[in-house]
Amino acid sequence: MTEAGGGKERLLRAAVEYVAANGVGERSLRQIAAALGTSHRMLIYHFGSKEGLFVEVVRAMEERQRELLAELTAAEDDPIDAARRFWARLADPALWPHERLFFELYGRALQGDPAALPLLDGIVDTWVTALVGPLEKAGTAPDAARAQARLGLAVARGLLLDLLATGDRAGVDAAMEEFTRMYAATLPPR
Amino acid sequence: MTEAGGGKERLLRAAVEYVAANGVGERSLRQIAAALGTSHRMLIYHFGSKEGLFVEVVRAMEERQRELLAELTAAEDDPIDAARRFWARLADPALWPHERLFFELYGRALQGDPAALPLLDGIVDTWVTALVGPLEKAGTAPDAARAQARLGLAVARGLLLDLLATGDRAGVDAAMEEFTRMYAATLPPR
DNA sequence: GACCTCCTGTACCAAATGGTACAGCTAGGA
DNA sequence: TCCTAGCTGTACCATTTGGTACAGGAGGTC
Repeated sequence: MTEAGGGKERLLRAAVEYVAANGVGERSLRQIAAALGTSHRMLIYHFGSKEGLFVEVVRAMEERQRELLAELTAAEDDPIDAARRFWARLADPALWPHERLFFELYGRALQGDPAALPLLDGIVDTWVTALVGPLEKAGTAPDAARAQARLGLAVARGLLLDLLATGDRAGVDAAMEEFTRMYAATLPPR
Repeated sequence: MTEAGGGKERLLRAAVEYVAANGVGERSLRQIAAALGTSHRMLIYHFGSKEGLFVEVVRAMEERQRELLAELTAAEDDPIDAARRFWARLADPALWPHERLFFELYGRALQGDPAALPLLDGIVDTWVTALVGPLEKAGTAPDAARAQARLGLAVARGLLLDLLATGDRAGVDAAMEEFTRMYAATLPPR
């Protein structure tokens, strides 16, 4: 679990992993360092300060978000199929630790934590912009597409919050199914 | 802003207010006490420990949630009107500080913070149960009603996350409008 | 007055924190 | 071989942390 120190990049990746699994809440530099098989001295050396490390963790989280977005919007065909695959990927338990970290950092950022704040940048708009494309291609008017994209993002995040708290995959899946059903019903018949 | 010490209840209320405004993140007992016009000695006296204070803050937050729920489900008639009023109340900027606190605590609880953990208890189910009633009364089948209630809750929380991050009231309102529109379209014509 | 309970200020503590100073290591280029 | 650059361990620092000991004070009851 430690996999020893060396290399800022490796250290950062390990730090993100640790923090995703244990929370960023009360952990001290020393605790994190110990879990990573290093000394807190090394973290200071590489990241300058605790805040510095935290900032990089947030940056890594942003990057993860971008990668996830890219992955999810790769194949853009029928919006409903896309939404289903989208959700299936998001709800994968393998992603839970990072999603928990995402929401923890989101919460801190909302409270103005300067290190977490950058995470909020484009946290909605980036996704909405990416989602609008397929919707418009399916024949939705631009302004309606924006509203629907925003709604879809909210549904995904809201149901993710639900899932992470309850673990009730079936219940959450049913709710998502209800959403796609509702959405399909409002489309003009093909 | 201080309004002086005295009375556990008053202290707790003030603590919640302070923590809603400043985040629970890195605040020490001494900082909180100073902002409340007391000494950290008093907080220890009344709440036993920092953890104890934190637990009570979370409890107060739960209570706030229940009150809000009761307030919102008081008049249960047409689900769509209810949803609209529901949302108008939730999106009120006056509630933002407490909602930010809610999401910060939610995030901490997801990461296993023992003091915040109780918040997760019934954090979905309580609301779903309350929302199912009006839906069934409007003629929705029980299992569909549960899924729709869960979906509605997710939409509310997801859009709230959006609103708190972006502040874009109009955009978020449009998304909510889209949701009610979609929902209305799936209802059998009356 | 004596007593009791609830509250509050002062002073203090050991422990842990983030951060620094400094010396030494290894590797590679000249 | 010498030198430089990047890395790492040891030891240390001042400060802050949560928590405690203790000595009162205010107010009521007998």
